[in-house]
Amino acid sequence: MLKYQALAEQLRTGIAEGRYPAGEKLPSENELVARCGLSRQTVRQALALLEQEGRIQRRQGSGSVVLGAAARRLPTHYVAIITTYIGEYIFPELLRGMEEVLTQNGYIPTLSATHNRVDNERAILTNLLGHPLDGVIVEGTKTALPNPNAELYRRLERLGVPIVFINGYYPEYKPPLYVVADDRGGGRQAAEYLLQKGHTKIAGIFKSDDIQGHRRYAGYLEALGAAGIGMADDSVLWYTTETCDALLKSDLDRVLAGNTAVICYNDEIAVKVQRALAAKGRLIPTEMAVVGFDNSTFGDMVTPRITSFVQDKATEGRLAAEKLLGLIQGTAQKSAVLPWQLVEKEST
Amino acid sequence: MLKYQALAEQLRTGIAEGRYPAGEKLPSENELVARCGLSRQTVRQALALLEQEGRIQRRQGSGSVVLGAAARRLPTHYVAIITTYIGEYIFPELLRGMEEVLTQNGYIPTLSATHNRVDNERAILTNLLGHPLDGVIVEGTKTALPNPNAELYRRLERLGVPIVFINGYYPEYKPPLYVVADDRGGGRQAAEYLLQKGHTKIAGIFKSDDIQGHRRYAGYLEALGAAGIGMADDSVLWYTTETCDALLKSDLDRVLAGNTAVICYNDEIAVKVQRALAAKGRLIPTEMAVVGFDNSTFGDMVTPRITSFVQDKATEGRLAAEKLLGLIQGTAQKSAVLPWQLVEKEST
DNA sequence: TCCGATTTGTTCGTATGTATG
DNA sequence: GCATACATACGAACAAATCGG
Repeated sequence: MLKYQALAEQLRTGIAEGRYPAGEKLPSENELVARCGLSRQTVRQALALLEQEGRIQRRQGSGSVVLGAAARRLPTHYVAIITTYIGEYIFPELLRGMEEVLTQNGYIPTLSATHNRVDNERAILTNLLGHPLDGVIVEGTKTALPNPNAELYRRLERLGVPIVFINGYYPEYKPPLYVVADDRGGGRQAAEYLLQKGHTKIAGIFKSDDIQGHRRYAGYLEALGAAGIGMADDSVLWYTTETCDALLKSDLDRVLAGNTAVICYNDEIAVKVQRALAAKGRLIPTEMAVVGFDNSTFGDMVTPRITSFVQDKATEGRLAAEKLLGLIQGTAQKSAVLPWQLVEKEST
Repeated sequence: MLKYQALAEQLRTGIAEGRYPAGEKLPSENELVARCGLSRQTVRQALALLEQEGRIQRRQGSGSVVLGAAARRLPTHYVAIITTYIGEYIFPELLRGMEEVLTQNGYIPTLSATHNRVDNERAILTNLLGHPLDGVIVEGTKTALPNPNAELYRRLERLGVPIVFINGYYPEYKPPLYVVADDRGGGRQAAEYLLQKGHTKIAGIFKSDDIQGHRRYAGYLEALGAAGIGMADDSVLWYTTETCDALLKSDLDRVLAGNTAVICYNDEIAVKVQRALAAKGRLIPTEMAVVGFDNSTFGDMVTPRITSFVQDKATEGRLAAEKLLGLIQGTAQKSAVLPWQLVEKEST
């Protein structure tokens, strides 16, 4: 630990524990120099850090005063939630669960959406860094790709802000805590289910920019391998947030050719696949079985309704919020990996 | 002008004029020391300032690179959205519409929920006042009651932040702009619809703390009066966010007694009324017709499904967002009052 | 793979300017 | 006016990361 960071930390805890009450002055720079045996530069660096964090206000000729919660714009506890979307698909459910727990505990969550774009994520994170908050729940953006915002997450952590990742997290970044789906297991379950139904030629459509897609693909491979069935690269379609519709139009036929079933990354994709098949007069499930994930309302609004794997997103949200509150209160927390449940419908 | 500020300014204009293009490295600290005749400490102070402003990125062992406009946070492209709820009922739809328009125009919305509590609203507004933003879309909290946060809204306006109210606004506060439902018309339509169905004894359940409730009640009175039917105070139940469930338990029977139809403030209430009636073995719609508002999924999940008045909430959200963007760009905007559409189902 | 030059990060010391009470 | 406090500025040294040879 660097000296100026050590001093800053010492002063932070002093403020937190009331040794330096809000409104009171901190010891003067020279006094800290004498007391801690540091140079004035180092002491000033620590104070500059605290000022940037909004914990103190330095005034020339007067001293450095400790700011209270009110002055720190923390009239109540603030928590930021960052997800890819807000009002669509499964996200309202997820948010409802988080909101429920947080508001019941006196916290006020603020939500932002990245639309799975790292530039949006960057803008949101820099905004968060501007004012102090108690915790962050974040769904990583493009978690399968190197993340240019890792440094911002680290800065948040250095500021002492606990972070809980949901759905996915960055492999290169050591996350403090995460609540994710058992995506590998889900991919395996989906493939095993279709194998057990007698299918041996199973295509897959996966998302390449999110780690969830990689994991579901890994599980799908695992199940095929365990059944002694090799996989053909031609039977897997990788798409990204941006290239989804174009790829489905151009490559779907090639990928499905020769297969009798397809595992789709989620219900949104499954619905698009089903519509494309219907447009060509292909029968579901007799000619092509379709499986999705999330068991969303999307999948119930088409006929036949789509067999899907489901998790209780509200519960997942509650769990993530509870873990964040635990971190804020300083109790150790363990990451969670949540299983999927099969909901069998008419598409298989 | 202080030396470090002068150097920072010199470098800023250098970046702006392209002498130090984005992506390129700035001269090293030692080179600036030699060139400007300053100490390294002073040079570092200037660079620290530029880094804090997001103009450069310093990297140990490498140098200081100039960040492009893409990497640099735009001055303020932030918009705050405040609603009562986020992940429930009709709100995901509403938020989806607003988000769609805002993100398409390069804005990043931040969402907060008040849960219809003025203390939460106060906390959120004071937080907003702390950091700059371009605009606010807000659903007022307890809009039928005197609002203790009116001063905060005025302060926001004095800061030049445009505000768009949705769903309801404070009568005592002159709102710059609002997008609301035609609640008076909706109440009248509901009563007229039931009158035309032959009902003459029509009860009403309204929300007393939101202005929407008052307006729907006014429309209901208007229709009864126009039909030459007086109203009985006993046939109207007023509830608040906090007292809803208790009042439905204690007073519902009294209010419905002698009536053959009931207009409910929204589908959420209508569902509760319907469940209470079913529990007593009362038949719907033969013994009691039920009408709600919002045409939410709630109302479709009970049998008989609830006849309801609907608006396209996503469109309402888009409209509010477009008006806010108009205000931000300085073009004059007019408030909007949106009509309701009847969706007839089996509860009438 | 290692080394060395370069560059920024950290820390010490010292002196002077300027605002506050 | 005076003591005290923070702000600015200079000089020096070593540490840590980066990059090219």
